[in-house]
Amino acid sequence: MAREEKRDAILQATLELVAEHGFHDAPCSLIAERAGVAAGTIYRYFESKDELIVAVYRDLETKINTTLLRGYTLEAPFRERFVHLVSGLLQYFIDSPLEFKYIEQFHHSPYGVAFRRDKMLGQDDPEDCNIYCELFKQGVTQQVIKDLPLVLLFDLSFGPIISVARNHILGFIHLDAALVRQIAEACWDSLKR
Amino acid sequence: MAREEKRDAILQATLELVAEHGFHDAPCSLIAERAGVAAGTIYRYFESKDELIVAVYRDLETKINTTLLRGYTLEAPFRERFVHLVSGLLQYFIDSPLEFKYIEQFHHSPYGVAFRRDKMLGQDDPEDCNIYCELFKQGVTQQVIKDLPLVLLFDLSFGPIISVARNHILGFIHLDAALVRQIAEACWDSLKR
DNA sequence: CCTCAGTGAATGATCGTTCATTCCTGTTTA
DNA sequence: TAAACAGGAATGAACGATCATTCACTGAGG
Repeated sequence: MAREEKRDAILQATLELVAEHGFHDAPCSLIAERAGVAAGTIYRYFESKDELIVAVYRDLETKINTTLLRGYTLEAPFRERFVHLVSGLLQYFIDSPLEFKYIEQFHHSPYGVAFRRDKMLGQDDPEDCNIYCELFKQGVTQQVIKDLPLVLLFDLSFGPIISVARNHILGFIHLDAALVRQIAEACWDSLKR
Repeated sequence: MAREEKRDAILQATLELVAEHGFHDAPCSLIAERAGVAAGTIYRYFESKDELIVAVYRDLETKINTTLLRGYTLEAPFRERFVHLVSGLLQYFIDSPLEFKYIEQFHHSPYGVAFRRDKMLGQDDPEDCNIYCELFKQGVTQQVIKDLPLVLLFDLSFGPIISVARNHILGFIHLDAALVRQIAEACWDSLKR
């Protein structure tokens, strides 16, 4: 197994175990076993378990961003662009339940809070505040969507998506493509003027 | 200290420590210390740490329900009733950040998932599916709100609220009464026909 | 023969839980 | 009235389990 493969195997094993059992019941011993390496090997690739956990999250974030940008055109009207992004995200979660579970675990742990705080502080970076920011800011100045703080626009858009995705993945409801679109449109209704 | 007082002290200490540090960094030894009792005493009131954690959640749930029912009249129009409930919940979270943090931790842990699944299965109980259910069902049949599965209506209503509350409590935004109302109304917009 | 990635048993810390003991309070006995 | 007693509540040291992490060792490749 090549070096990069081994690293990926550890990342994947961490993703799976944390998603299935939570952070506390994903001991390094199990991660190593599932990755097909020895426990000590993890520490040749990552300084600590904490660093490993953050690395998994970073990977997921970039993976999602590139997925969402497929088929996204700046020329389309607001509503269409919004529905594209939001329903795209929901569909991604539906297709990748393990990744969704991991992200949720991460967000609601000390890791995630610290990570988020860091990101908020370094918010000058225009590369970071990406497509969503741009879309919302434009929408506000052009008076297409409600004049609310950016953070709240995010909450109104993605709060329901997260909640819906969780209920789908836990099996409390089954979402098809039509429902996904309906939900994205309902989110739009909460934003539009 | 009377018996009931001691039980309450343990519940309160658990609430605080879990909210501040998470489930894994709230060991029984610390809970006992903050409650002013010995570690072993916890097991005179609760069978296990798991049971203690669920007991705290149960308490919070009933406390919130009674709070929300204050000033709630079945005669008011749909939109008004909805805004009352939703903005009431958000205001409750703003006023009780520790309780909010605890509830979030609980929901995103194996405890919460199991708890929720149990509740879903025993859903015949009409007492359980309370004011919200009633409101949504009425709204759907009277064609005031969108014809979506009940679960999704919950997600659209409370998903943003949870998300907004978290950002307020983490200090990423400051909410005043006016904003709370605006948010509740935006949620209504996503539900209404 | 040298190098270094890989190994996994060992380590020390910490966890939830237990249980022999002590403490406290109300009742009985002298 | 005081002393002796009884029994449940409270205690906290101790236990076994489990965790993240380490490091002396191994062996394959150059």
